[in-house]
Amino acid sequence: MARAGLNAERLAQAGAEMADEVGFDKVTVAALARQFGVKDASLYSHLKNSQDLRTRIAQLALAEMADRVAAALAGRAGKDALEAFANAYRDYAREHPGRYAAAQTGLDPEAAAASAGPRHSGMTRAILRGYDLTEPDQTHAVRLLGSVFHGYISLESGGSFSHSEPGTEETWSRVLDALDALLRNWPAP
Amino acid sequence: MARAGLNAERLAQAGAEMADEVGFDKVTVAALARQFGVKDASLYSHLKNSQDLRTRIAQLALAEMADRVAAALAGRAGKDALEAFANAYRDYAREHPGRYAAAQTGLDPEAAAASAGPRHSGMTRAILRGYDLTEPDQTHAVRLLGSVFHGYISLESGGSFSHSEPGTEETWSRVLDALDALLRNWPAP
DNA sequence: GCATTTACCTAGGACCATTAGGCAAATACC
DNA sequence: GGTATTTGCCTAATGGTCCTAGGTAAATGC
Repeated sequence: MARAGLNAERLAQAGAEMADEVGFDKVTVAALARQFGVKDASLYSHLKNSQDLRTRIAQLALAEMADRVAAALAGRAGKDALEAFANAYRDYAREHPGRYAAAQTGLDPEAAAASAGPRHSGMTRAILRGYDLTEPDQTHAVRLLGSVFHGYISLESGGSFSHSEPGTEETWSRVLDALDALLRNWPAP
Repeated sequence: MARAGLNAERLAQAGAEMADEVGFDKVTVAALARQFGVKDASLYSHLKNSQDLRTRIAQLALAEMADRVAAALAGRAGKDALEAFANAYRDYAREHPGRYAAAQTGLDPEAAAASAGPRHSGMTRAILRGYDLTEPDQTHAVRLLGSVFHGYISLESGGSFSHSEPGTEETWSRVLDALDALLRNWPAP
């Protein structure tokens, strides 16, 4: 019998595509096997279990996001960098909603965070070099930026902003203005 | 055969408690039936399907949160109100992680948002009365606050902040300082 | 006290996750 | 190139979840 040539990476890749098309929660070992014309049980040669699949998709998404953000950040500083950074995340989430969802929910706590987590916080810190913040305020600001972007993207994609005026593009741009102003004028304790 | 006296509200309540104890994703029609000593199929007299259960738990959580926030907000204004508002959400999420997760992910888009959604955004607007913002900046600020709080709570509970110094209490307090400063000094376009 | 409603049951189908054990294709080694 | 090993995929089977259809007994209405 001919072999399908599967391996963990191809499965994660296919799972990521499936997540974007039909939703991360619909990505199942059975569905993936079906797509490759193979029996469910066969995938367990490559995956520990279904959580392993989810974790791999999450890691793939985190790495892709980090790559995009790094590219967007190159050669920029200050507000320019802030916008590029924020837009990179937001655009990724819109283009790849399933992957983005995977990155949020698909983690066995440490494994996923350990991989690309430091890259993300490192890049957030890089942005802050354009502003005049020293520790521990820098850490506070890193956490604030992470919260705003993650929160905004998640609320926006959940439709929380779509039932009222003005449009979300305008808000997004004004939120970036506000964050820039805040970072330039970070309050003393 | 004796009847168990079930109804949709009791099921949602029990589901909410179960969510806090073992995680929202573990709340299943089967598990709930087991807890009441009843067959799975019996619950379908009270629930349309399993999504219906999740939606009801989400609505219960949203309503409880709105009640708490309303109580916390009573008689406060300005930064005092901002802190009370933010802490009410954060404390709720910590005390009821399963319910909080339900409120985020347990929505068929419109149904859940339609119910308590307006109450939440109304209260966010109430906070801003202590600051000098007019439309459309008020809406932008409502969305920013929602994003920060939701994002912070979700990252914090996911452990994103727990692997570095300083502690998250300090950051939380400094983030509230920063938001207060930002709202008092909202940048013009 | 009877008719109606309704809360629960049994039975069963569809899908998913996972394990055990087998066989044939690929690969490694001489 | 032939043999030994590994490994990719199989069948078979178990058990969990969701959900529908159709029945029966308890509660309720009159």
